[in-house]
Amino acid sequence: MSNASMKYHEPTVSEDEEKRRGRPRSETSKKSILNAVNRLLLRSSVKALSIEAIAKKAGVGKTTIYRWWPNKVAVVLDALLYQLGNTPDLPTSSTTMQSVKNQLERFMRLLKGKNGKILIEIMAEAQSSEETLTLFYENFMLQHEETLANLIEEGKENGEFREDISTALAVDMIYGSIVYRLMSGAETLDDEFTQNLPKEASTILLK
Amino acid sequence: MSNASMKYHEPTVSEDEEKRRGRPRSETSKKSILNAVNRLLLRSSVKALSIEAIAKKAGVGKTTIYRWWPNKVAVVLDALLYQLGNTPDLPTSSTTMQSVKNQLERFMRLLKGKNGKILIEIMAEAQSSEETLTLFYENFMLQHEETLANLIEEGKENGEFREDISTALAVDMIYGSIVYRLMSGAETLDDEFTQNLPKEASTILLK
Amino acid sequence: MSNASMKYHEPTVSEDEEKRRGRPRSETSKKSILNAVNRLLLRSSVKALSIEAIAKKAGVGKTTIYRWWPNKVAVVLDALLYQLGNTPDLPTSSTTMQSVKNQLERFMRLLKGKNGKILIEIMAEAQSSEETLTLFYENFMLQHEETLANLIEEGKENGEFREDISTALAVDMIYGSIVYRLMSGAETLDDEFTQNLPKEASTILLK
Amino acid sequence: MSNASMKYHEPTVSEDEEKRRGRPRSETSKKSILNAVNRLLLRSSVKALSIEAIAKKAGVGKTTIYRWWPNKVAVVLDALLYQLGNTPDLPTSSTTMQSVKNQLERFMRLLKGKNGKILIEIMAEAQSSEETLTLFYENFMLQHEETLANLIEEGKENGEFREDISTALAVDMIYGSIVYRLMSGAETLDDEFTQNLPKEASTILLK
DNA sequence: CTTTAACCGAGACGGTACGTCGTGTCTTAAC
DNA sequence: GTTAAGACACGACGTACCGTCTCGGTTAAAG
Repeated sequence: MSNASMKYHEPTVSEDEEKRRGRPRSETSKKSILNAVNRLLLRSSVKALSIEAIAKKAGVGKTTIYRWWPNKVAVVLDALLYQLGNTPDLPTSSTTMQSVKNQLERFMRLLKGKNGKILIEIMAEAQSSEETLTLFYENFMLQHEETLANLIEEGKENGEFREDISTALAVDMIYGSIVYRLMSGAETLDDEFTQNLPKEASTILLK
Repeated sequence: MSNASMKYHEPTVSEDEEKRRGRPRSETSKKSILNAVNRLLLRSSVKALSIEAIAKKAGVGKTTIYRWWPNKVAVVLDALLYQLGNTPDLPTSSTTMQSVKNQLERFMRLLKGKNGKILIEIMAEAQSSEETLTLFYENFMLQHEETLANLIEEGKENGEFREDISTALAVDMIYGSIVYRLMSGAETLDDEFTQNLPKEASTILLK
Repeated sequence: MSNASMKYHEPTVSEDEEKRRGRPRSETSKKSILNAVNRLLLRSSVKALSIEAIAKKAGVGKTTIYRWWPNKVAVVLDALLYQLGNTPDLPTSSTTMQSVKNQLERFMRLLKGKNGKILIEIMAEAQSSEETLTLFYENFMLQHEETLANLIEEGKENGEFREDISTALAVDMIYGSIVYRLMSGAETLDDEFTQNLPKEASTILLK
Repeated sequence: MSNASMKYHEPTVSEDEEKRRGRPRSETSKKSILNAVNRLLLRSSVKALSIEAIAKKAGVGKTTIYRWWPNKVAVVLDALLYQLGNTPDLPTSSTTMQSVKNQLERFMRLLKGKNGKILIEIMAEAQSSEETLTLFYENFMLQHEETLANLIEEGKENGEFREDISTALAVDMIYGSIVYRLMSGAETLDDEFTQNLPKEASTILLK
């Protein structure tokens, strides 16, 4: 795994420092919870999903869910990441621009179909509190932003990209256009969009 | 009024065709509802806001709210538009690019401060159903999108703008960057963003 | 009309003394209200019946109902009396005991079928306030009680009945047994009951 | 306990057959609900009583009430029985007639004061549906009816009572007169009634 | 091999809000 | 000046979930 890390269901690494006493956390329960969420999301919106429904579907006590995740957004985000699975790191390309395009295509492929919708619903739900918003960013969006930002900085340094552009703004425009398009009611990203965005990214970035 | 039209609280114009029977809708109630929402939003998120709380604050029955608006998003959106009030149409500028910049600045000024946060929360809440999403778009976002899209088309036709760019994508990138920035947890649009976006818009659009 | 008098729907007789100004009270409305109630009661309990439903079914404003009757019990009671219609006074019989039996049979015949159920529901609804209880008694039950009480007193005086019995208690036992039976869930008064009650009344009353 | 059994607040005895899982029912909540009802009934009619008011007064969630009782009638009936408490079985008397009189006095003492009014209001409320009516009968009225009916049968068998009378009708006349008197608006059963009824019962029953 | 600690399922708990229904009052235009 | 239509403030309904709690019952490491 690389970009799509999973904070909650691959929990704190540092639990080996002292062997925990008592019954260990049940890996089976975790998986059945995440699977339940994914199955329920096929027929339900994130908003309509309830912790109680998840618990019932997973055959698990509500307490077990609350013990591992602070709220619905956190579970659903983890379930999405769990379903997306490990995405290999991208190979470095000949030009930085090509790397950027690869990164964009990879991101958009991630959100093809139902997943894009779910991601956007998670992002929307996350708006309700500072805490969940941070959770969403640190566990998902930030890594994509950083990867792209690093590439842009790299391109600026090696003279491939214009230097008079704000890296942050470029990132906002690129990811923003994807998010905004999905939020506008588009069921999914159509081919026209998928092809045009990388082209337009060139216009912004290249000298 | 131009852009910020208000669907619900300036109701159907065509009510003159048949004189309405029964007690007419109370304008006082409408206003106290919208005012209540705006007052409550000073201390509460849209998510945390409840129809019951609005009714209580406004000194109004819940039924009265449900009679006029289908759901919370609709009331809150109307309350925002009511608070924003009438925004005059922009004067035409010397160049189309200048018109675009004016439009952007006007939009961003609209969302300065608390309003941006509220708008984004409305947009987030609207994601939960197709119906509310449509409501949000048709009553707010669409008019801004169309204004910008028309300007871009105009620029393409008069030779000021590049023709190899998708108008839709350009709109997505510009409004998307604003929305995305606000959704990232930024309390408000800072000066750097406000100044950089129009510049970058030029890069995308101009030949 | 004799026993089953109708207080509300045969209103003030003296409306002819001065020509009333404005639109006259609509006799049609009264009748359509009472008919609506009777039609609705075929498929609904008194409890489930609402003033709003009556108004709608009758094609009448709620205000009209409230102007004529103080509450639901009053309308329904009137509707029942209206449906029962005029019951002729009974002919005097050879013996007082026979008169009592005639009176009982007449009362029980009145309550055969759906009407008994409705009467009992009205009586039940009337329990909720002193006001409606009085209304029910004065407009329905009292006259039956008085008729019976007078007969018993007559029987005592002419030496036919025992004198050591409380007239009030006898009335309570006789009408009470009917009411109580109907309140126990019996759909209607069965033949056994209808035949046994007069016989038992004899036992109580005769020397 | 004998006659005044309590279905709901002395729940199923046979819960030992399978050890109950989950958090056990809170006895405290039960009691505070029943107490709340009794306190509220001092100042309110059964009709005017609302589940919401009970929940608030008892410091309990509405769900807790709905979990244990199907409707208002059921709670109020239980509260009445709870307040009446355990009534010892009556000692057998020398004659069956004396047993009947004891039973009647015991029943009428039960309904002295506010309790009679409440009982009648419950009975009235119960009329609104078959379900609540059954509830009322099976949890209260039936046991009194059966006790009396058994005594009457006993009296018939041992030659003390007349055999040409319908037991069911006798029961209806006796309990009916009490219920009917209370329904007529009498605040309570006065001494005259309380003394006359057993005497008249003798007339009906004895040879 | 018993204790102890943390987990688990089940599900009851006090709450909040939902969207609906009915109440009795009011305010219009129509007749 | 009454009527129908219907909007109004209000209060309660019964339901759905929330996040917390309290049970009996595992499951392991520590004593």
